[in-house]
Amino acid sequence: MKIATFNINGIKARAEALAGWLGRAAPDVAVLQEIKSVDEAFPRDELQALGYRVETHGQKGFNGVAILSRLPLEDIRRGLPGDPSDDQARWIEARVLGEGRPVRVAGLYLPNGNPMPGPKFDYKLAWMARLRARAAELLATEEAVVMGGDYNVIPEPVDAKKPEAWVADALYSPEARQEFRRLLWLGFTDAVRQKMPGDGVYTFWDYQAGAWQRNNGIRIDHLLLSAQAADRLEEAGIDRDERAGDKPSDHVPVWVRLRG
DNA sequence: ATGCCATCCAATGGATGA
Repeated sequence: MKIATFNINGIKARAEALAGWLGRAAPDVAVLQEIKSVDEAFPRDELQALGYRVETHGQKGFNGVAILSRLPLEDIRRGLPGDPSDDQARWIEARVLGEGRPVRVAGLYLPNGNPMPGPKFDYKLAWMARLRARAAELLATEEAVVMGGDYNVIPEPVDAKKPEAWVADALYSPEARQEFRRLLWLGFTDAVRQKMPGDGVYTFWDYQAGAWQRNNGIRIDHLLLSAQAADRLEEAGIDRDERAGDKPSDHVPVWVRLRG
């Protein structure tokens, strides 16, 4: 089962690039972030024509997440638990029924948190605490769990071309990095780091200042696997060529292939 | 780097992003 995450930075602007990538990469499941669309405006029919079931959790203008799946889905849940007053669309999850054992797939768009300090940074840390609580619940189910998405966290210096440029940024803040490590301490495996050790492994390049041409990237899109999923981890990859296409997102797809 | 570019909503600019 191939499971991918892709921050598409707007479904209206990315419909063609997304369809092209789905054709080339052929993921069984793709979680999308920053669809920047309400559910009613999401191009459901076009994606269904490509063979995908479509589940969205959108909002007007910003944020918004979705799950595309060629495999049946059940127990679909929208919104990260823990704060009924939070109306930002950043979390969706479902159980994917494959040929073998099912996989619980969650798609997340973690808050950016800038500027720091400030209310947006506080929201990021509070959201990460809620994420940790939900992650612990998912582990307790003893299902294979894959939490994929734009975490907006640069975990380690090796995950940035120029880590010194990020020291005052919420993506690289000690607090956010500690919260990310806490997810690992719960027992999750960072699939890309597991399969692609070393430097130069990035998932985002800014549109500005020739960041792509200079390979001035950062690794902020992650796939975290429970032990039951990590045991089945066959391969992980980053489709960095998508950044060089026409009208690209500033993020590229990241994926894992699980046995069974 | 002080948002250099990009997207969306709405309206001839503002908010947001990382």
